[in-house]
Amino acid sequence: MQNKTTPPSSQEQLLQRAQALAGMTLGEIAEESGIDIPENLTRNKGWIGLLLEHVLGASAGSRPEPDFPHLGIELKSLPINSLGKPLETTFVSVAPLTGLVGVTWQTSYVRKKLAKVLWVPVLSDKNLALKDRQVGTAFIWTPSEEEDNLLALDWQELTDMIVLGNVENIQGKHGQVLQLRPKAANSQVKTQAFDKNGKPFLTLPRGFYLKIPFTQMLLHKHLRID
DNA sequence: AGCTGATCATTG
DNA sequence: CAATGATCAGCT
Repeated sequence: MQNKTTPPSSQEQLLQRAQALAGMTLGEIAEESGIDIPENLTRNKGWIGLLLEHVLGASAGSRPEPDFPHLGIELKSLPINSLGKPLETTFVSVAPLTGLVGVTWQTSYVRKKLAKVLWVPVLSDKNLALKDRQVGTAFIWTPSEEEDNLLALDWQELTDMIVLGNVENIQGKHGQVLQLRPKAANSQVKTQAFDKNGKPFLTLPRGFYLKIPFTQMLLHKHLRID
């Protein structure tokens, strides 16, 4: 009842494994893996991601490194509706609010995270029971020059605001493809940042998220969904 | 406290 | 009905 998959030895093998899941329901996948499936995601928001990590042989744990370190590939599940539209923004990484001197887009954590991603779409219409949700066709993505430029632009804008002490003025609307939003256990959690005068203060931790139109574009490009 | 995995749920 | 602020679970 615990057949943790061995790590994939190559990108090709990983992609094959992921694409072999296409058409399967989460119930079927969980059953084959001997994993209990929750009624819903309300108290298990990351469950689908963890299930996919398990069956694809990702290294477990919450270490700050790619899911497949030897391949340099990050795994992201992507909830979509029946029209192929993402239902949620995609969390990328926690946003550093301090220690940003000298950090550039080229060396940023966001860029590193998104350098190579295995996207696994999951048909997740709200009226579909969790066990009946169906995995779509996975694909591996590396940002094109154009996509990299879009991300760089937003990252720079948001990072500039953080550096200038304007983190609390950042809205979700900032950025075309990337946004900064709270990322914490609850609204009481605080982390240190710097205000406009360079004085430290405590604020809600933030994370970078990919906006829906961006991930939707990726789906269309790679799967030719319409 | 801060990272991993994200979606929930209320608001505009 | 999309946007965005709030939240849940597990591990280090």
